[in-house]
Amino acid sequence: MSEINLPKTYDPAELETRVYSWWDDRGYFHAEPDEHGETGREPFAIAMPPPNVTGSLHMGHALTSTIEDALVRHARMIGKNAVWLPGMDHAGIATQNVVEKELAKEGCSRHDLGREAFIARVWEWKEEYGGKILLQQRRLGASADWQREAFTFDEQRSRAVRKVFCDLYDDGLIYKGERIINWCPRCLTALSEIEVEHTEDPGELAELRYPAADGSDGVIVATTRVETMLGDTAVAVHPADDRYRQLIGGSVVLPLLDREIPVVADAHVDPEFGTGAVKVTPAHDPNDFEIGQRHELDSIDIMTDEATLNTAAGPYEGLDRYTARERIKQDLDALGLLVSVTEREHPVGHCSRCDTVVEPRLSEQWFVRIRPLADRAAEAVRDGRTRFVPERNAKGFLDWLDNLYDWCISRQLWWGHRIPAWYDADGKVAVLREDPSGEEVAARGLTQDEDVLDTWFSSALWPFTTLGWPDHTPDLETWYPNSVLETGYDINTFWVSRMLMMGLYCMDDVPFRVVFNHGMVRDRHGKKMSKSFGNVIDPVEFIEEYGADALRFALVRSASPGQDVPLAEEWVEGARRFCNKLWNAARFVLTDLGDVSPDEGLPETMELEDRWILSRLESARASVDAALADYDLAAVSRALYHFVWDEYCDWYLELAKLRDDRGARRVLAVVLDEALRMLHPITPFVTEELWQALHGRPGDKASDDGQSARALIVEPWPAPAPGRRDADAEAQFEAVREAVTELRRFRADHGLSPARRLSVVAVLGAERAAVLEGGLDGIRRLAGVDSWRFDDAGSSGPAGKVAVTGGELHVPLEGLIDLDGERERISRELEKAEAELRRARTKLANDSFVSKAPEPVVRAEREKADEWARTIERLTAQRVALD
RNA sequence: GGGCGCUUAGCUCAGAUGGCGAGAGCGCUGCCCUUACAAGGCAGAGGUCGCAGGUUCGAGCCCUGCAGCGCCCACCA
Repeated sequence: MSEINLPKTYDPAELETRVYSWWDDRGYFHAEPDEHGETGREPFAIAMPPPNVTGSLHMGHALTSTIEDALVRHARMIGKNAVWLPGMDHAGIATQNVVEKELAKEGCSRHDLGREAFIARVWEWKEEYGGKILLQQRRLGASADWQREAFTFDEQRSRAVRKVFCDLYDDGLIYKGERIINWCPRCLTALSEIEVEHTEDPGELAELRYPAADGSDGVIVATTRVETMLGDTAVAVHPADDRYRQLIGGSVVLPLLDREIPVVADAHVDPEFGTGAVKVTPAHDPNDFEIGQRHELDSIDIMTDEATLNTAAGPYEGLDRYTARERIKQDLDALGLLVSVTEREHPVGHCSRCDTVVEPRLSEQWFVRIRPLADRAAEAVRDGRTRFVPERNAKGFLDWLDNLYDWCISRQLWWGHRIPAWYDADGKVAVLREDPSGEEVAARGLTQDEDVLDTWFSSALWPFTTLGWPDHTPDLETWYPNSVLETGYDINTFWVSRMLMMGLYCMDDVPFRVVFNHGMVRDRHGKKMSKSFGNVIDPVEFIEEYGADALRFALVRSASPGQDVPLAEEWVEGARRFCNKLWNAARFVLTDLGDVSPDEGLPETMELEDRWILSRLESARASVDAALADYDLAAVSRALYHFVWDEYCDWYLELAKLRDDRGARRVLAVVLDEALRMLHPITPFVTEELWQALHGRPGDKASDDGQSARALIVEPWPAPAPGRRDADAEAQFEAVREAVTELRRFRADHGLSPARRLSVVAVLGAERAAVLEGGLDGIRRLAGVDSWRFDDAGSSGPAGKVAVTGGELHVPLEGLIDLDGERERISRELEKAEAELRRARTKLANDSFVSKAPEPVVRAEREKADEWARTIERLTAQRVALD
């Protein structure tokens, strides 16, 4: 037994930090561009979805990073020039909110500081606290090219944003206009519709009577937002609605404000809904705004930025919108104009940042004319230049693209890319590629637009700005389009769509060839993790307790593409057990290895179990490659888990213990080596450590003297080896396995202790005997058999009988077993066998089965039937023998 | 209101092109500290594959309908 440099216990915490810095120091994460393809290596690039600077690692990030890291590591090992581009998002609203909260603690607001000082303060905060999440990514094992770290708000990315804004403006794809937008009265900014979350909230539908101008009954309208009636400038009915025909062109009186408003006919009104008459508030409802446009109605904004009522609301000025709602209902009721109030759930928009109910509101904002951009994006998905994994996600994405509104990109915030538009003294707008000089500003009385851009505007450029755009860099030449964009399906609309649009616009090519969607991490019962449920689990805690490898394995293990990923502590614990198993298996191999190196390759002559394990290895390798092609890391991990634990450890290792030949050691080493390679993308740390040990490297990487020129992280991926497929060895080994299992079961059924050795008389016939012959040593060891002979006459004395394919094994018993129990067991088996035989015979008696089913299927069924018949015969004989 | 997904063992999930004598992990039961690993080994119990029809020689898998759960999207006041 040789000395090995692996500690007895698997200690992920120590190992992971050490191995990570070793990789990092040696620069394995860094990739060099290859713009002219001189290296002949296929480029591979993934841009990391930039986490918010304010963020800290949650399970969603952990899943994202694990999957992307696994893809990048695999790409590296199959010889691609792989780069993973990391960075962070300045995250406009989110970050501004965080710093504003800080200020609030100090008792001041951003307005006390002023714009410039506030922004300086946010930068300070960013330098000090931001980016914690990237450190946490390292603990997870992320092999990102940190030298290329980008920030959506740094100098270079800002230049890119400026250029895109100006280009779009010059192309007529950005405009400023007055539209209904979603306004957050707490964040005090416009939001795009995508930043609004709709929930079904309890509410009410109120019916109000608007009397006619001549004092007659007028019309009854329905609304869920009573207070907006103060901004009504018309009532609309369907043009073909007979009930209201005589009112069209006339007017009604808006109660409380006594404003006379026209009744207009508009086909958008659904006569079937409610009373068929609609109040029209162009300043506070998108539909009404359109009706207003068609009929040239006034728009009356009745609210302040904080969603209290303004002077237009007359006597209600100064009230909060909900207070006003109640007050107005009371007042209308007093006038006899409140017809009814019915409780009713209805969809309400909430700010995705702070959950405040948003107010649809008429406002002057900057917009991206989305149609031309969205059409190109949709086309790229339809013609397959970018494909989705899983494919089904493309449909929803396309539906969404086909029904887009113009994108509101201006935000009334301070933290973000300021809109490069200046107004002169006359209010004339100029969008400028360079900031105007001081003289110019003074001479023309220029002032810059106060607004900043939606944070998604800059992240939309991520796949090429991370590569240096707008400069023409070798990076860009090498890695654009990116290979894969990996993200949760929840931000396909926010982010993926915009990257596609901007990529096609700026680069004239898709930003990535594949959109790979993972699911959401959920708790053990598939419930969403949320603070209010109290079921949030912190990945960093798990990393500390179980190791990053275990967390990665647990996450990936249920991460089928697009499927949600349930996670619980026991799952991670189970994954660590797997790492531990691997650790111990490697320790055993290392102690056994002597001077054998995995580089020696396979021996020329091999035993049955050698050929079997190699055949199984090849089969695992094929499954893993197939799963990787489908981005199905769950299948990858399953295949490897099963191979390592159930085949390599449980069978091959146990058999190898019997042997002291060099051949067994060489097989042991080669199989371990390849298994470690294939596991590396998922559990990088433990595999690197074990692989180094296997290749005789010093255990202490910290004191690495450079003599080790190799590292698993950049070792080649196992190549297909169809020659290792060995159906005969598999079949033969299966027989061995069956004999061992059956004998073990016999032992367990009869309560025979493992220490008790057995004698076996095998009644098998020459053919089956020959099959088992090669595995006899194994059977002896694994089933605790002392003596074994083949004898068709069977055992002479009383014996237990164990069914195996092609015959039975007799175990002389010396009268120590429970006869009744044995009879019962045989009866149970008989029943099962008889049922199976009936099933098979019915099938075979069916002419259409025999004539129509493929010949091998029919033959297999016949063989099954014969076998069950023999089993029944044997069991019957056994039962008789016991009496 | 539209679209999508899910429904298989107590729990969480696998089950290419229909051939299943339905699997895994965890949990459970029994035996075992067998010199890689008790974070382990061996053996076992546990399933009318949501329901109803249909196609087929054959359906967990395909078709139709229904039910339940979940998600995304949505300007019916």
